[in-house]
Amino acid sequence: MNPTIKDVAKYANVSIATVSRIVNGLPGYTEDTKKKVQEAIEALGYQPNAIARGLINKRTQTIGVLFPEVSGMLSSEVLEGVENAAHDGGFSVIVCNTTSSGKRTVKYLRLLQEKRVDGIIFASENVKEEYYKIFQEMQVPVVLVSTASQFNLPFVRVDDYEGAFRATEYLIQKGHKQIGMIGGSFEDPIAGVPRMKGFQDALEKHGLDFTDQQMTSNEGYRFQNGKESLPLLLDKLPLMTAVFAASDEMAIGAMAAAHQLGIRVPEELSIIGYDNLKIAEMCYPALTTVSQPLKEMGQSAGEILVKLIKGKEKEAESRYMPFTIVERQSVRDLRKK
Amino acid sequence: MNPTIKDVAKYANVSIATVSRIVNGLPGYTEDTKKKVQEAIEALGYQPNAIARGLINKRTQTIGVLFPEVSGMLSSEVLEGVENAAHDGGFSVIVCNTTSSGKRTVKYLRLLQEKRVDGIIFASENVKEEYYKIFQEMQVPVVLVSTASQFNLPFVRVDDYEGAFRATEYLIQKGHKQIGMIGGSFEDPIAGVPRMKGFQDALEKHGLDFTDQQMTSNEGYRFQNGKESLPLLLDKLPLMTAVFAASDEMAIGAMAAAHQLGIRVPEELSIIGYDNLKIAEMCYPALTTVSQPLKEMGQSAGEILVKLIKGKEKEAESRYMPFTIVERQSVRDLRKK
DNA sequence: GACATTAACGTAAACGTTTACGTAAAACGC
DNA sequence: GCGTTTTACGTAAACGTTTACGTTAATGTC
Repeated sequence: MNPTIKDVAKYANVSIATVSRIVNGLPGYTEDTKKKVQEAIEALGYQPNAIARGLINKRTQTIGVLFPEVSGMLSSEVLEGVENAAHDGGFSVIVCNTTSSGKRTVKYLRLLQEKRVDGIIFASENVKEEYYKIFQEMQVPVVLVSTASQFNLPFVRVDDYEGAFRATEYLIQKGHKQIGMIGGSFEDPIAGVPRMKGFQDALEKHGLDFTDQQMTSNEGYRFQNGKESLPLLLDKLPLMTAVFAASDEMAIGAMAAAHQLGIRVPEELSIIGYDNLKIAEMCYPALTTVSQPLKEMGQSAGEILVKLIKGKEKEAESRYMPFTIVERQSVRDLRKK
Repeated sequence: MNPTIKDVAKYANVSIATVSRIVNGLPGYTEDTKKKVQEAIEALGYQPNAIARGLINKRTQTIGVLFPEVSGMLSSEVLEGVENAAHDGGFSVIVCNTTSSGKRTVKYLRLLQEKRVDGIIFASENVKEEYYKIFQEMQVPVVLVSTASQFNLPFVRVDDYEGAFRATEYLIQKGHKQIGMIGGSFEDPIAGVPRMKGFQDALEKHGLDFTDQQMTSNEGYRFQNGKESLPLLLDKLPLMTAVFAASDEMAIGAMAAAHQLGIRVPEELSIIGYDNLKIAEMCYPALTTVSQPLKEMGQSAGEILVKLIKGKEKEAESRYMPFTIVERQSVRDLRKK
């Protein structure tokens, strides 16, 4: 069995209180006894038991992270950032894969409650009232990433409306007039509606009229969605020269569809994506896209959470992260000939 | 504060022992008292404290997973499988990003030891003697995934030698005779050496001679490594018609380089990868590759670990997972004209 | 009806820490 | 040298559970 503080105390001929003080760097002992105790710790290979500590301190030094899918390339980059920040702040992270099903989310939240995590990072999924109630019960800080909510919870995200607006403007500036969009879901208040609205508004601002003929909406944001959407869009908008996809995966799906149809990218069709996943620079032609700093977002969220847990900040500090448009090879400049 | 078992006991006019028995489904109470207690639990919103439970049971229902990088597409798929299996077995998972630096690995192992995790999944990285010593100290089961080791630890992996051998044979069967390889590191006993050896042996078995001119070795397995390797390989082997890359990322990097050089894939150059990441089907042309069932591997590793923890199996059961060659569009059949 | 057995609880110790409080000795002030 | 303060500890309670053991009452046996 692992040695306990009691074993160390006995070995060093002191009380457990003294050992505890030394381990925790509190005052109240001579240099001599400190050395004695440290030798005992060394000799026995003593490791404090974080469980016992957690019980009395009511701090587990652990946070929970909820993702709708762990292996999504988006989630995994955010996760890396979170883990990084958490580790720097002295916390471990428990990952929970909610698989975008509400039932499992609640189950996980209950689990995290039983495990007495010190804080929660909630990603991508919409915050239902049911979840919010549990947050309140739990009495621990929560930080949202890539999500906002009707509730007053701190979040870290980029401005999706603005990102979509700028992406669309970018295409317009390159001389495109017939632009289509492969959009997300109208039920999705994060990656869905704002990006579609941004697209529409940008068109209208620049005097191009918008009809719902030039947009498809999709349940998901996956490769397949994009691949299936492009032909539909081409039907409705045969003269289309450029398309804005609400995610990189969809953009790349659209590119695949274009290849199949014998449409050359970017010569005949320009494509711009959204996210800047690692695949964006790997595909051919390399994808021009709106870059979300995913890892940094995770990092930021982690840092904010740690601060809230340590009680340094009372009030929830939210952050909009800057997006940028990363120019690669999938968009053609129509003004040059 | 969260209500404790004591609050429930008081509310229901019973002892804490009775509450504990009911919560844990042990016998020793009437239906009446059970109902009373359950009402009390409901009324107070009682959740058992997993920390206190862990202290007395010496079981935290938590496992640790160590990855060299969380956001790698490879790791994240494995992670999803692990998380799945763990959750099904009633365990939570703590992720640790070791960033392929030994120093951090040890630190993380110590942390997991303090947190008293019930088991460990160790991925991708080589098991140094130092790590193994800690494993032994910790007295918890360990399962390796995508790694073997000199120590007697159960593992889940595919046979890399065999996979590379078959990939090479596949190219040969398609009529290729001038085949190059973009390899990994000679220091890497998992993804490096066996895949290169498999390549070489397959060539020799089929009467094609092998010189080290037809292989590059790389530190990493990334897009850039592949992109930089292809021109080198073409220098050494100008008549090359096919190339085997030791990872999908490298294969896709090679594809990007080919595009840049104006070499058409697969018409002029065939490429086969290794891993079957999600990007493999997203790139253009879609990548033919050796498929490792990453998610299933994670799942398997998780299941084995859970079994070991629950003590159902005494002995370490290792598993070789089946690989398959997924045919897509990046390899040309030279025998047809 | 006397006795043994079983069921339904309650009491208290234990898990490994932290920490408030007590105490004895040392250090200090004069 | 005496009272006071400080220092260096030790003692024991507390954190929220589980569980061995004890107790009482109900049930069963003849």
